[in-house]
Amino acid sequence: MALSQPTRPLSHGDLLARRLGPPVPFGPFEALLLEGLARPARSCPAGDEIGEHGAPLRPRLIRSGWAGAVRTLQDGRRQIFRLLLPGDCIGISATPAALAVSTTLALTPLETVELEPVTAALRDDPERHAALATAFALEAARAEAGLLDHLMRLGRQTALERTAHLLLELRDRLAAVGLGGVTHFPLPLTQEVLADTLGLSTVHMNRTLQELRRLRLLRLDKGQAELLDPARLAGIADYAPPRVSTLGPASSAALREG
Amino acid sequence: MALSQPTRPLSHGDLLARRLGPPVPFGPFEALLLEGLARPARSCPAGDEIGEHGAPLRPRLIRSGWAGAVRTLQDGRRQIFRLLLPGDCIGISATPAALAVSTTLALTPLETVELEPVTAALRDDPERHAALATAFALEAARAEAGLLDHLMRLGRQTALERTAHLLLELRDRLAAVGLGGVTHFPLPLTQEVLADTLGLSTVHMNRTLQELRRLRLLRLDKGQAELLDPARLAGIADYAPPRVSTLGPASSAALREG
DNA sequence: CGCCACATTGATCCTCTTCAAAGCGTGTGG
DNA sequence: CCACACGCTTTGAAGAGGATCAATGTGGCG
Repeated sequence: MALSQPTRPLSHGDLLARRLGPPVPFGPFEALLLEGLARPARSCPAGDEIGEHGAPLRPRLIRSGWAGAVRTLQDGRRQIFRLLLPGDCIGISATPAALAVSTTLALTPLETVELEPVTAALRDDPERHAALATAFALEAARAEAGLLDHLMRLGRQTALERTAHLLLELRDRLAAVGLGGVTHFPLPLTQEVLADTLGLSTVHMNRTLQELRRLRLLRLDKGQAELLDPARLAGIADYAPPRVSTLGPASSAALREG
Repeated sequence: MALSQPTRPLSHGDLLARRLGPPVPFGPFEALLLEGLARPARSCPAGDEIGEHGAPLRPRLIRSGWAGAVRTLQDGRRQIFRLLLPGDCIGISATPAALAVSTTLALTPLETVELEPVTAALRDDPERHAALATAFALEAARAEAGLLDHLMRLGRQTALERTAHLLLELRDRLAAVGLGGVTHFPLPLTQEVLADTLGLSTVHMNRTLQELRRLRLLRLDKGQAELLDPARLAGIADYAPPRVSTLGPASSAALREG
């Protein structure tokens, strides 16, 4: 089946390349990656905060596990801004020594790899690592587009629509790094976390998932999600799959050739 | 009074400098600004779309008037992601030839200035315009922080809280370019636009504004807003004024000295 | 004067929240 | 092997916050 959740098929560098690579051809910079990323991943348990709101950013790659960018109101209400999946980067910023605008919370046991050497190289010799810089910039653009999708969900969609939309987004983002296929993917989150992502109460999150099951659109089992009718789900969610890149056709072609 | 809404006191360059400048000392790059921005502003009426979702980005400065970054669902539900005020920039991106992830809609009559020459200069000789690059990067970070604030509003705050929070944000952003003071500022938006920003129905937006008036927190008159008790409003909204910058203290100091 | 966009109001409905309790699965210690 | 605790899911009932529908007011402007 397409339920490919490889134990550890990709090296750190391969994971990053797969995640950032497609539209931009990596060459001289692969070496840099391998050099900087050969070190072992660092682990932390679920619930750990790695990087707090207001603290200096530290660039990291998520090697395995899920995290969330989160902020909490005085009275405890919590909002997750973005779910962070294997292959996602945290703390990359064009501003030197920037401060985190949200807390990063491990939602499952997490393995991360320091990207400091990579960003340092980028800072020291931007010319030489232009492709890398472009890849990171592209990634930032994708992240921003993701935030806008999320705003659309929270501002204008119903609980059912939001949930369908998020499931499709997660499917596509996971597929991009080889985790899961068109219908199956890992979903190791509690309903409380999903609720905090989608701006719902836990109770209503539960009932919304039930509704999706009742409609024969979704199956959940042991941290795995199965989309039984992705097309219908996309209809409900008004979901558009992510563009291949945020580059225009012209420059995209130019990059492929360059 | 602090109700300073100058007719046209600032040059294009001064407006930009005031908006981007504070933490980063502008020097050699002012010249560039003035060179590139001497040209007259271009006007368009309210309702015009300048830059559509999916079209190539074009860098612009809002000289006067308000715009919104917006996206619409198939069925017409609309979400405004970010209100764009005088001094705000549109279409700045680290990726060359990026595509817009949202449509920019003029909410009032609008005057804009092309920033193409500025971004071109940045692209051609990044070394020489490092301060400018930093300023734009900082600005991008601020914009992202603003998106997270907005997500918090839409995901976890009530109509009253959202409205209070947005009003305070607008006050501070306007004050940063000399429009309005601690209690007064221009607010040339219809309730429908506010509703589409805050993820509410027009009717409920109306009632929420009434509630704020009833609580003696807000007065609206002729496109001007008056906050009658900013502190209490901040309490309701759980509002934290924006940090001076997103730079850490160390690098912030370094920049001031450099 | 009459039009038009915008603001306001009333009534009703429904989505979602809240509170409280009960299932369920898994791991732990006795 | 059972008892128990703990985290997560599920269920019920009640209520609030907002949406929706349909008018009515109001002010600026040709």
